[in-house]
Amino acid sequence: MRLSLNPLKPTRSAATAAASLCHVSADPKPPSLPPTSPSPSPSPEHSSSSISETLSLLQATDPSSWPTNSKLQTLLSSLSPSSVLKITRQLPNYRNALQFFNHLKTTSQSDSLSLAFQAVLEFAMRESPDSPGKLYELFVQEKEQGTPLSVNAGTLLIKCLSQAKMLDEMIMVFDAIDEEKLNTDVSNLVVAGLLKWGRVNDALKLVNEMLEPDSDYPPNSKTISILFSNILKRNWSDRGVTDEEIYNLVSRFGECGVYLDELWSTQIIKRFCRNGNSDKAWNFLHKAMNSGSVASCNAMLTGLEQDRDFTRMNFLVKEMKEKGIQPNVVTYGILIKHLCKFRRMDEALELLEKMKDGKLGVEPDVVIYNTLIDGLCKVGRQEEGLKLMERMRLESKCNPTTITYNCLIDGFCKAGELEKGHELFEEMSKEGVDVSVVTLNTMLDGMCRHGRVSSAMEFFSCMRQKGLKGNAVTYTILITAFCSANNIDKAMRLFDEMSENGCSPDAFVYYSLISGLTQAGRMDDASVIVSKLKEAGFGLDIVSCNILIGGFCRKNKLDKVSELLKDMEKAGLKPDRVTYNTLLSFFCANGDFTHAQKVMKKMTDDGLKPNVVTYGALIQAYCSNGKLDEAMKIFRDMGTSSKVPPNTVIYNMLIDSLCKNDDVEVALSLMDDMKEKGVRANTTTYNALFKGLQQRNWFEKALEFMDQMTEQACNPDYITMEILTEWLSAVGEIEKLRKFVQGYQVSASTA
DNA sequence: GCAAACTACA
Repeated sequence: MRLSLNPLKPTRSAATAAASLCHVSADPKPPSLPPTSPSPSPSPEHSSSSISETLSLLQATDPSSWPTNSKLQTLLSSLSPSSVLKITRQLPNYRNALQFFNHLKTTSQSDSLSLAFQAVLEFAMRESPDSPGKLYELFVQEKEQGTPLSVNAGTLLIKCLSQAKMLDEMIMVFDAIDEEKLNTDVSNLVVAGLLKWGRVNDALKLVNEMLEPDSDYPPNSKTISILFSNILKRNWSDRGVTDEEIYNLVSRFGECGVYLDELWSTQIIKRFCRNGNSDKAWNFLHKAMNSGSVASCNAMLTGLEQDRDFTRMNFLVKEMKEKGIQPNVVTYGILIKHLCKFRRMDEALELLEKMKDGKLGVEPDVVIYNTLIDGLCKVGRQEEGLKLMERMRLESKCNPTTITYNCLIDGFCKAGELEKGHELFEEMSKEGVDVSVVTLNTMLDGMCRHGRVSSAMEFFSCMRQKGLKGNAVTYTILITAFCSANNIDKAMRLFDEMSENGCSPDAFVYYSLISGLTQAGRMDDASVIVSKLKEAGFGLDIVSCNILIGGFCRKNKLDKVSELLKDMEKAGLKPDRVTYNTLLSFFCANGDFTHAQKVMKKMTDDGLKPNVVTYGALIQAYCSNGKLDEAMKIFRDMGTSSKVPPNTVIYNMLIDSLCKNDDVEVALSLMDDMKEKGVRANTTTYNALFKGLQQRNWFEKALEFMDQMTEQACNPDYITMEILTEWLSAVGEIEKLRKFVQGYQVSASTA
């Protein structure tokens, strides 16, 4: 270990030595010298000659004769403290330096002593770098004898002790430095040392001292980056540094004119958003930061998007424009992703065109294209996605990547076009695009969803022969598929197999198996897997408990449910939103409003906000009890005051009830609403609607929706076919049905 | 700081 803090080289002149002494610590304090500080020698020539004279005298005589050597005494008394420092440094070794230092103790003033001691420490570190303990002993000894500690000596010791994790000793040294001489750099070192070893509270205490208004060692940019790189890099949220504290700290630094750099500011915004404190992130961006950067604005936009705070998103984009913060490709990526998420594909594509026209000053990159292709596929416009892949090649010289192909394969497979998915898969190898495990999983999932579980197994083993191994997701897909095909044994076998193949199951693999077993009503087997999950070190976790509770509810075994809830309480496992939603759904489905209300109350008492599933359970309850008005009231409330936008399932329940109630007009208006809000209708939606239309015999309307289904790549299932076959053959329009079917094959799993 | 597969409850 060689300490780098040694800017003073023995060969430099006294004047520069003294000057650099002040600069050793780039102190924000002006380098004015307090009365006790060494002052530079007035005449360098004179001093350097007396330095060399003293040095030769010291080396020519025996240390025991020094006290009686009058020439030496005269020389020493004429020397400035910085000259003493130079002399000590130029002695041959630690032993000599220590001897000289001990001699000085009998004659010299404290400033010289302090600097000589610094040189002794420098020697000690060079010669026996592994014994910080010894150095500390030396320090204690000198402290007892009243030798003042120079800032530089203290700095050396602090560095050394910090490395050796001798933190209490480090603090002792820090405290021993004269308050007036303390500077920001020394304090920073101590803060860094404390943080390095996890003494967050002590570090924060010191930082708070630094932040005091009249502090002699105010924080600088180094302080803030040391502090935040440690707080943010490691996960210390559970060690007492809360978002609140972080926010207050940054504000106080800001009051001192010290700001975080872009990188850490962005990290803080991300952290606040991740912890659900986007308000704090917003305030931070607008108050505590010197100026927003593109990166921090992008992080904020991501957070707002996840929070569905679109008002602020728009506001921020506007603000960026006003402040002259140029959006970059990532900004547009976030905005396009947002539009895709809400199925506003045409607006998203418009943005792409603007980028390509050069109107925005940013060219689309491969991520932008992939986002759009994925978006198109997710709304069933996979053919357009395919065309966009061609365009990215030709018009933007962007080569499709594994992700591009994965998105397209997923699109075609989910739409039931498994052959096209295969074709694209083959094309990847031809184009030299790597196949990844995600590609494999996407293919497998597509096949499984369409009832081709055995083809999926074949494909999997074929890929394995080619050296592509599956991961936990692969097994989750297959196990889920076998469970829903009621082949629990095969699912169990796969579960055992995966460990044999060197793939350790993650929690989700367990969940899919536990879920499959509960769906099959095999609650005892499910409990066995839960204990296996615990053995595997995942602990009794809330997800498996929720799955089991759901299973017991389905079997109407409320005693088992309350038993499980008691176990959870004993284990300190708190029910979460899913737990409450499961219970709520159970009571609602049984028309037990008294208990449902109790669950709702307990949920809000626990500080859990209702989500779309919660509202769904309530709406379902009202619908099945013929209280459609109440259901609609909740529905409207969701969109406005509660910021929980209804999803497809919610619309389906309402449309189904409305149609059954012969309120087809309102059901149709909900269909428009869905389109407007970007909620995609699925097969269940259309089935409910077709039933309603059939009652009214609104044939033309039905044809319209059949076309819409085709357009949106929404597969009819056997229920659709039953309704339409009966209706259309009755009105002699079987030809229309044939055309409709040609657009889509009824998926193998449901047919 | 933006993109892909799986993920319990209505």
